[in-house]
Amino acid sequence: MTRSVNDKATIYEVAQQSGFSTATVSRVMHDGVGFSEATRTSVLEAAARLGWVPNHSARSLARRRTGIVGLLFSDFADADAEDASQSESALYVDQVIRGAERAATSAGDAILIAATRGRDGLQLARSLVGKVDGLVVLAGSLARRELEEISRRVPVVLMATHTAPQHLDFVGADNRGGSRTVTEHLLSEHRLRDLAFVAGPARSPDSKERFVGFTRAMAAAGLPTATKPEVYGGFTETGGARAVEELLAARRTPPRAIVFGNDEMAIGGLGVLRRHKLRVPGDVAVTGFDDIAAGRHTRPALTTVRQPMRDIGETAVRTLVQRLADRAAPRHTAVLPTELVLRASCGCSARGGRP
Amino acid sequence: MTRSVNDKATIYEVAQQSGFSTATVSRVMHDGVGFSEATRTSVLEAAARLGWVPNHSARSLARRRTGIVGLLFSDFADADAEDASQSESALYVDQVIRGAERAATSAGDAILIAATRGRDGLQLARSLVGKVDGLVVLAGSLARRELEEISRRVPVVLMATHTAPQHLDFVGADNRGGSRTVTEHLLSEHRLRDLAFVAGPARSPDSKERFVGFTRAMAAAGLPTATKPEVYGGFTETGGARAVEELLAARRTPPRAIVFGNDEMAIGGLGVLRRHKLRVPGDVAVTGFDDIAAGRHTRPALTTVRQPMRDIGETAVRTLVQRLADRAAPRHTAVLPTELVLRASCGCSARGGRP
DNA sequence: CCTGGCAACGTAAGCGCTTACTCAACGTAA
DNA sequence: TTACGTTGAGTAAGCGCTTACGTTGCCAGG
Repeated sequence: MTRSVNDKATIYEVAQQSGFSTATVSRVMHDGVGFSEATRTSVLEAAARLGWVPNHSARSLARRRTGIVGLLFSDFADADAEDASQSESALYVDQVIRGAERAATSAGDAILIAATRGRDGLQLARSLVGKVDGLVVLAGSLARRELEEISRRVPVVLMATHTAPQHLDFVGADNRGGSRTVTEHLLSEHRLRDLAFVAGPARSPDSKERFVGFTRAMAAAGLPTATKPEVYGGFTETGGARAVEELLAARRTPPRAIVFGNDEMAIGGLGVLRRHKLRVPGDVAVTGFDDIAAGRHTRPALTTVRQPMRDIGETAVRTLVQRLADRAAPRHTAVLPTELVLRASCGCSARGGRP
Repeated sequence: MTRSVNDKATIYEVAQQSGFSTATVSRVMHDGVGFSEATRTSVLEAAARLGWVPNHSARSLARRRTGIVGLLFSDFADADAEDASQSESALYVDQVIRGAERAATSAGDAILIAATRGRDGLQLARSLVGKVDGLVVLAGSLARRELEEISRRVPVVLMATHTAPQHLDFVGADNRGGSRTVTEHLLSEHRLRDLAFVAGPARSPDSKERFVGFTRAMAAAGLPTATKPEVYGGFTETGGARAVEELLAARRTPPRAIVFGNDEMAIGGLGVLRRHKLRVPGDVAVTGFDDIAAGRHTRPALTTVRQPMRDIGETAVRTLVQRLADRAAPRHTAVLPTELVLRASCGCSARGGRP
């Protein structure tokens, strides 16, 4: 078989040039056993001389394994206006992507990413299924029944949500614990009693978990708690602002502290409090959740709870890799710890040390 | 050929079930010509019944095209300390990733991402080469000679740097123009004369370009300019702070405005100015570059220049897709316009409208 | 009635690897 | 000496698609 110089070399050329069979070439390239040192050298030299890079498709086909994992998420930014590309909520996913990339690369796999936008989720997921060995799916990017279909074809690990088919591997953050911790901090370190909670979307599992953490801390301190959040802010800045307005309108005196379901709402709330001439943390202490970058630059800087999104991404991919290695293993779930980040808005010293 | 239920269906089963040949099945799935409507329906039904998803590796092998493009970048965050995962510089890449993902998905391709960390760049790139049809490489992730090798095997488009092999497609932002525009704004709208420039790393092409834009604007206004930046801040927050200290130490009166090479340095500088009791923008106007999220929350909010990183990512992938379609086409380069973002730090009204 | 053209398929040869099976040669133990 | 295990390789059958060629049947034109 002759080839023009432009064609990429194949294992056959390498075999011929080195004087061995394709089987030996293949073994040298991967296994590392079943041949002598001299053979290895000779094969490697031939490969280098020809500039041969094994064709991944052929390899995958023969091995029935692609060495690629997929990450499916939803691109919120696109749903919004143009400049929403700067939206903070985006950061969330970006960290996950980074973590996933890292874990995949270090496992010797490559990672494919794809964002669902609106209605094409299933379509997209289907097209991925053929390309990857397994899929990490971020909460919200696929409906439950779509998940069922996809997970029947390929191993799936769910990320950041509990509302999922019970049989799938899962990785998430300890929303409840984080929320409880920050509430306890307000309660015991700062001796505050009259606390309010601003929830995210009513149906968000994360928001629910955070509310539960809040109520648990309150109850443990012997304080009365409602069964439902007082106000909802939809996890957005403007929603947070609106929620605080409602809160202030509904009470004769403002609460001594507001635990926000996330940072964006807290930032929105901060503006409203300022407009109402309420000092933070003097009159009202404020905490957020997520530790987005902007929270470090607000005045006062925002006390918050950091979710290890990057770790979550990493852990998710690692979990997937393990699953790929042993499809029969028991379901694996990981709830990663969150971290309390103390800054000024709760009443701690401005430069963020522990109190 | 019998198969257990667990095995994934192949085109052969679909062919058999539908009563047609594999060629027809293949045609129905992709081409859309050369068969009747009844045939299509029957094939599609069989495929659905079997839950068949075409094996991507086999397809790629036969077509000699993977339908996957790669994005190679360097993960700065990992080079730093642990908590650098929150580093602003990261955002840069994230936007690019998003844009690239979007363009790839909309072109019907999938996108593979990989981050070089330290020395393994070439290794990683090589492993990608076999998996993708083409590669988008972000500035700094590969050395020049590594680029040469890789681009010999697979089409490459360079992103965000000019210091590249001249024959490769290129996509970047108009650093020079953006810098010139923001300088001109200071000059003509705010009537400031005594401007200083804080550069990034001395060897950064971006920093150089921005300095050139600055000097061009100065020269056009008939003001004296140095051939080299007065001070360097390495594109970091602490570097920016240090640079401002130097600047103030070197002059008897502070400049009326400081044009920072990027936002991070500007944010660092803001702190130093405050410590020196200098009002921004009253005493010293300040501008940045990049429009990172944090810049919106500083006090005063930071006037800056937005780089369309997302567009750059999108354009890069689109360029690659075109290149793939026509390898002989002339080299394509795109320099995307930057956008002046006016906020309070330059002296414009606090709520960021045009002056 | 014959011929040519076209639409609608079918045949089967790859695509470039991996790997189960073989096999030869060479000890080594009995 | 014989039987047998090891080591270092080669053979060739896939892996599941795509697609260049054929083939068949049908219809219009001559």
